[in-house]
Amino acid sequence: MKIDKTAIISAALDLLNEAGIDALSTRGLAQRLNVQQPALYWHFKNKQALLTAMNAVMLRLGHTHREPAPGQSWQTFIRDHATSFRKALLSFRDGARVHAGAHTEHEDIEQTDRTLRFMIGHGFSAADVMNLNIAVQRYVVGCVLEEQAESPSPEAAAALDAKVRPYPVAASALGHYRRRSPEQHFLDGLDLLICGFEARYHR
Amino acid sequence: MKIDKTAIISAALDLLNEAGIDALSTRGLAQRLNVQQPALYWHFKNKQALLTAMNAVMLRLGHTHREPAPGQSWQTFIRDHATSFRKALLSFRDGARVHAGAHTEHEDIEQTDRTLRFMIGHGFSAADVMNLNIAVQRYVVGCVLEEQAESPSPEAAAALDAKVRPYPVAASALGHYRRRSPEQHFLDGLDLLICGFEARYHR
DNA sequence: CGGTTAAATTTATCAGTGATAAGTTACTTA
DNA sequence: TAAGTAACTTATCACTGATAAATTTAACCG
Repeated sequence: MKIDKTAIISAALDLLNEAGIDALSTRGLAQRLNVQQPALYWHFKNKQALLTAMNAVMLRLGHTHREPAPGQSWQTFIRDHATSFRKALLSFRDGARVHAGAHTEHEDIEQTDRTLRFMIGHGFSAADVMNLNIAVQRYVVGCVLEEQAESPSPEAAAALDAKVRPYPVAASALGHYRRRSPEQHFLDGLDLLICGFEARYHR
Repeated sequence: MKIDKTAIISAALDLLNEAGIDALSTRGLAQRLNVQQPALYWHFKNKQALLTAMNAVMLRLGHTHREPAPGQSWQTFIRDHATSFRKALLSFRDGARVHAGAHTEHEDIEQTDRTLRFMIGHGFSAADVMNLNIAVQRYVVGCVLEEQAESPSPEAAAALDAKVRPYPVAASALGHYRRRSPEQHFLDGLDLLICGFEARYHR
């Protein structure tokens, strides 16, 4: 059997989906590729390098909405961009942990430059847009990390319910939280960032 | 030697600071406590349970500003609260990874209820305040995770610089990013959330 | 004090991990 | 066809979290 980097990465992403990042071992991966485990080390210096490559492919596949569509408002662009990033992280099991554990490869600078100029065209400074981008990116990672974490056991949830019962305000807030989907929560918080950016920096 | 839960947690946090979470092994911890490794398993069901306990202590020690001071504006309270949470995660090496890997124990409900009522007193609904809290918490985790990740090598930074040179806008944004401290970036993004909350939900 | 019981810890071991060194096959190119 | 390098295998290392079973330690009670 002969393998190459892309085949390894693709198999690794499959295995990630089936087993999760904690069970993503070089041996399991090698077996799936019909190869002995040390063979992987010819293609990748270590597991971290593999993880970095997996992250890059994950983003390339899933994070598609990277530049503003014609006529799109800046608010919609930021929202779509963030939503696309989130979708990419969600598209693989433990995607956020893969991303957090990977070294960031240099993205497409040309594209970054274009979107910066797009935002500048709407009356913002490069520095302010940078602030927004950083904030949004960290917010997205925090959200998906939480969303992909194992949810509390039913008993734990019930225990929290019982604990909160004597406090009607907290109980109502908890109810609200439980009622809404992760995506709704994500979009709610994202809107705060966008709305705050508009209020603080526009013009 | 005899040990108890609190001694284990305290030693584990010391070891965490010295070695980082990747080198936080049950054997290293046992050695530090002058005990054999399986002894720990009498006190904690597994390593995850230990991590959860470490997270709880870390937050209890560092996350001190949990309720509004008298006369404090709601904006200042939210900012101080988030800053206190960030400080707690930063107070131990890899604190954000510990937090992300831990199961959340139920916080002090009474306190949560008080702060909810504080915000409601300023004209917000429980549901909206919950949205803000969730967004802020996830933002903070995302920020500290990034801040505690190993920074790129000087060569990688130089390579990025070279790549960005032909794009003056992107170069200026990158320069801005490099110039500011993690704390400044954190506060900038936090202000977006607060400002957005004010613009969207107040009254 | 002695004896019983439960708590706390040790010894021994397991199955699995990432990684490296050294040897071997397979493919390319001169 | 011979040389050389790319790709992989075998063998092994040091280490990980975890469990079972034997053993010590401490507490309690008559």
